[in-house]
Amino acid sequence: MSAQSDNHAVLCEQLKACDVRPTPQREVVLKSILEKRDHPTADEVFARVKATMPSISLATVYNCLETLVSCGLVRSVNFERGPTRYCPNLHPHAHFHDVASGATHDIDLPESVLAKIKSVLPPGYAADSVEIVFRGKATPSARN
Amino acid sequence: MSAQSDNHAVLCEQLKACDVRPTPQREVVLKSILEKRDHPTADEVFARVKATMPSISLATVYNCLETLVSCGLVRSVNFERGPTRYCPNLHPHAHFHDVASGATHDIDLPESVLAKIKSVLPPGYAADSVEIVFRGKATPSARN
DNA sequence: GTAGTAATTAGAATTATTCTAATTACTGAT
DNA sequence: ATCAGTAATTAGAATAATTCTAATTACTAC
Repeated sequence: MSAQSDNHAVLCEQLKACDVRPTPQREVVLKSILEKRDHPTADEVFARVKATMPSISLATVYNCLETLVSCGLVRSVNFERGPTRYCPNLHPHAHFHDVASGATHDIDLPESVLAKIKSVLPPGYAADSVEIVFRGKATPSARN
Repeated sequence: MSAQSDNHAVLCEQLKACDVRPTPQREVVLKSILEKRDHPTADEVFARVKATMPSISLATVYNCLETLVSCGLVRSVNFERGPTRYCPNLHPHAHFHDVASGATHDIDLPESVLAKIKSVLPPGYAADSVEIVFRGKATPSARN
């Protein structure tokens, strides 16, 4: 339990800083994502969160996730048509989707590469975001 | 109607070259994608194809699209959790998703940029494919 | 021409997500 | 503190895209 994710006051501050009312549900959903550095689906978040808040509903989990994504505290990622996954890593990064294990790895994106990627856009195209997804196989030693 | 997409024999050859039986349904589905250089959904392909083959079923359209994608004659693209779209452009390219209009534009990817992108992968990561999706707004003049 | 396999089909089933309408919990003004 | 108004939560129904199922039809090779 890092001070970052386990502390009630810190989570509240993060939410308030985004102009979001710090409800217990939002806190516990945010905490469940920040504390594990993986890429859970809404269902997985629901399962985790029920451990500490058994009364929470799936609809609320969806609502909280949507709120957290739109205020920028978590990111969402999609692989093909699979269920949306949620990502605590806010630094610019790509995703590597291991088809063998189903696991998702964050791949750091240096500023220079990001700049090179954006340079492919012809004039008239204004991008708010870029999503880069690799698909392939990672050796077991390549852990994240 | 280009010779590429409108010719029965050419379509057959493309399918046979992939070890896929050239059925009338597969031909007409492939043709409907090749002839328009856009990014239709399965439903849109279904609608187009019914014009020339009213008896075709949606399940068959899905089956044909799956076959065509897995033999590499068309590509599939996804934007968030939206319906899968199909793309006739087989050259390496990124996609620009215009949030205002919903339109999708192909963005050519020079080999040098592709190489730079792949260079971010640490050892142990073997990527079969990379998907690059920009989200933003394109000026009306930026036509594809 | 027939047996065996592959493709197509209609409709049911599934999955992830969103919507609806009701309840509960806050907030700010008094 | 009290109350009105708004925001958040909830359970369950509804939706959308896709996949599955089981039956039929069409090929292919002998």
